[in-house]
Amino acid sequence: MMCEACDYVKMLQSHGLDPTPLREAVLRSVGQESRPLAAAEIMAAVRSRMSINKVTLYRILGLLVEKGLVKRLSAGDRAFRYGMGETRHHPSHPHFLCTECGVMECLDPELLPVDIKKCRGKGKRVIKHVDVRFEGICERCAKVDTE
Amino acid sequence: MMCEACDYVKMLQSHGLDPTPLREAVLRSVGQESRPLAAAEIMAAVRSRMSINKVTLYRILGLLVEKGLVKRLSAGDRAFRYGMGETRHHPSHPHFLCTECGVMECLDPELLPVDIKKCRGKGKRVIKHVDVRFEGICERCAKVDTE
DNA sequence: ATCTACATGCAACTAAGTTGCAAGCCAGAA
DNA sequence: TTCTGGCTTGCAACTTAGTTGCATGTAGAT
Repeated sequence: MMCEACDYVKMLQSHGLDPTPLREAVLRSVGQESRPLAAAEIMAAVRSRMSINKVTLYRILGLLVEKGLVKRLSAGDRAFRYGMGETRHHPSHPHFLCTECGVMECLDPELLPVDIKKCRGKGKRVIKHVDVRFEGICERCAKVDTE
Repeated sequence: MMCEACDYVKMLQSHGLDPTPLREAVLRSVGQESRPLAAAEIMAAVRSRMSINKVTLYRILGLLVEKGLVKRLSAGDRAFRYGMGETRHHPSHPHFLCTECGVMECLDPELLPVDIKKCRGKGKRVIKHVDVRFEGICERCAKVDTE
């Protein structure tokens, strides 16, 4: 979820994380995008401005996820996507995965059709959250296909 | 989805697949379970009765998925789960993943809260299907935790 | 000056799945 | 019968995404 208003340094500090250049760059890369990114995409984004090691990236992502600043999404393929965590400004929302090009997009939170409360309490299992993923062909791929 | 009524040999044949012993065993292993299985679980199930190679298993699973007999589900971790494909008797349904033990369970189709038709036509992307996954702690793990 | 904690990097490893190629088998053609 | 082509299976090597172990660097505390 794009967010120019976010102060990444403050976000890191308020979660007890030293705002190192790499952490800030990783969080910024995720925050500036309008869609969740795969680790490889984040790495490319960070590397366009500074040097970062694969392991460091994964460790930073792990930290950010642990603190809730970033959310790790399963994409239906074997690579996770990383998007901004939920806040007032970024409410929980479903995602769309293009099965042709693998790009994941965020959908309107209004589209999230699940009343999680209705689902809790059925049986004794504890439901923590729901993950709704639509799959199909994205606009770009659909256009290319019909050309 | 458990199904004692299914005739696995006929299912294979009606989809143009030679009903070899291994294919039948794989399909049966998936069909007899009440929850989607990871490839490693299917392999263990098949191997309890006959010998099968990893590659052969994945190839058979690939075939079954291609024919729609089996559905490949993303579990939120990096391993796919395989469950029976949708039919009249096995309608589309949401799943539950225990983040503690990794077991995936099938939920009541009634719980699938998405009206896929409402979502089509928004924008120009093509939506093929929805994947709804609840995450939390399963009954077994919840019980162990409170002991 | 040294000690400790944390941040980062490099190399090696892991898990899940895939690819390439060879061997076995069976049906139909010659 | 033998030969052929096509399918099914197996083995080894590879790939991708991510993880672990260990070494180095750097900053602040003692």
